[in-house]
Amino acid sequence: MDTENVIAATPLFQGLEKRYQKDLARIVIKQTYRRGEMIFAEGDQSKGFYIIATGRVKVFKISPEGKEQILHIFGQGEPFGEVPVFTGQPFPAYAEALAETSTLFFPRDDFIGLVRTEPSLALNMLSVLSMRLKRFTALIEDLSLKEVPGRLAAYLLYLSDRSNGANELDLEISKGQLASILGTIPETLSRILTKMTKEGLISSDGKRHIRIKDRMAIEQLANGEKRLT
Amino acid sequence: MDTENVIAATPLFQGLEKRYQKDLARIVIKQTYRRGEMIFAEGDQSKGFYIIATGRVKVFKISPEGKEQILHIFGQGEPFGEVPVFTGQPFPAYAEALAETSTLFFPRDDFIGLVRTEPSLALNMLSVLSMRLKRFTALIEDLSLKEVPGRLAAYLLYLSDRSNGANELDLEISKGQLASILGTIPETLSRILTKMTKEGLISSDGKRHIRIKDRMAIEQLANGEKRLT
DNA sequence: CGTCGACTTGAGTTAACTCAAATCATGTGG
DNA sequence: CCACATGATTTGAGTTAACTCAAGTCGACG
Repeated sequence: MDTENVIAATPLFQGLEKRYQKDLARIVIKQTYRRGEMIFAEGDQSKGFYIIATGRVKVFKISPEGKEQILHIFGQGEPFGEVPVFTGQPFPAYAEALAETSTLFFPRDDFIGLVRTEPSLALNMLSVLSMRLKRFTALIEDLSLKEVPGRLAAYLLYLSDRSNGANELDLEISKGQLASILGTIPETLSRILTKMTKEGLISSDGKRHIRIKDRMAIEQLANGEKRLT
Repeated sequence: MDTENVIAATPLFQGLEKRYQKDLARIVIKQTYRRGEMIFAEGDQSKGFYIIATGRVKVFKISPEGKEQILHIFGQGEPFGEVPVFTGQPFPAYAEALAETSTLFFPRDDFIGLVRTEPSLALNMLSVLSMRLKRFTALIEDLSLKEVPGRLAAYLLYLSDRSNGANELDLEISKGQLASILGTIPETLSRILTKMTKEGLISSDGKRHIRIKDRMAIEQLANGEKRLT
């Protein structure tokens, strides 16, 4: 897919006049990253933000002991690394490609100039940041107020919603990455998946496929109305 | 302080032309809340957002068992409740006045109209949301990657920074509220304060005043390079 | 078929929780 | 100004979810 088509297909740029989209296409810089490659590090100075043309990127924090907390995994058409564009401060987290990934890089000054002249772009960006705040709010709630089984249950329901209510889920990521999203470690996640299977809430092929067998119980788990025994 | 002066003194409206500030003053609705009064609840439909003229407001999540996680405490001149303005969804958290509080309420549609015509307002709002994202990122990191003593240490350093590096700190809030900010419970916080005092990192009057006695050690705690024994 | 990384399972430890009780602080009415 | 009521904080004792460390087991791929 060429640059202009990527831009046209990106939600952030919906409602933006064609000529501005063309302007954007002219200022972006294409970049590609290999699986595992670092895109930016916490503390790095920022010169702009990214949109994913193809591939996947994880944005995460890491502790001195090496435990990792994934903030979000971004896929096609999603912007990431915007925060420093508007705060003027360094990146507050790390970003790494989870697969071969190509991005469009938008230099900060050009982009801000365009925001000044295009209110719909500003409103789209406000919407993107607001959605992200909402997600983070949910993550904080999970980490602080739910136990790991509840977080996993909420995550399964989230995946199900994304594929409009399906009971057959594809995790799309490794169990290790999932543990890092849920704020736990692979051993704990593994034990909980085993328990949920034994209690008949889910079944699994042991790989990345999971079937929701008792949605009611999973919802109760996610809402803290129930616990695994 | 009258409405126009509050608006003129609010960072969000810096750089906004006088005439737009006057427009704003005309569309806002003044509201006051007593200590403990709920301003909005999670799930409520939003019609706009708030700026604090005087007083303090906590925004928080709560679990079915009643444990509370404070997302942020807002003070004079700070806007809150903006997320639903740009997502169109209900409030993702609760807001409650911590003291007698007066707010200016900005109706959504009027405000969005103004954002469309005033790029500097849009950029200011983008900056506010980005700062908030950064704070939430730090909170997620604390909850997921630090133990409670580390979170407390980070919070003390945050307070110290805010009063440009002072060693004499005023908590400004009750220990119970502080526990809720740190994602723990009052008993645990109390034990940790006792330990930190015994190890000579801080001294306290038992109330809301704390003195940093060993900043180096507190920084190490906050960075996970050290633990309480 | 062997190797490597991902995942699972087992055993032991621990930070933080719950529940209960004691103590302290503050404000009110007498 | 004192005595008590109420709420906040601290302390004690016991429990537990989730962690660490270690040892398998599984699966994909060369």
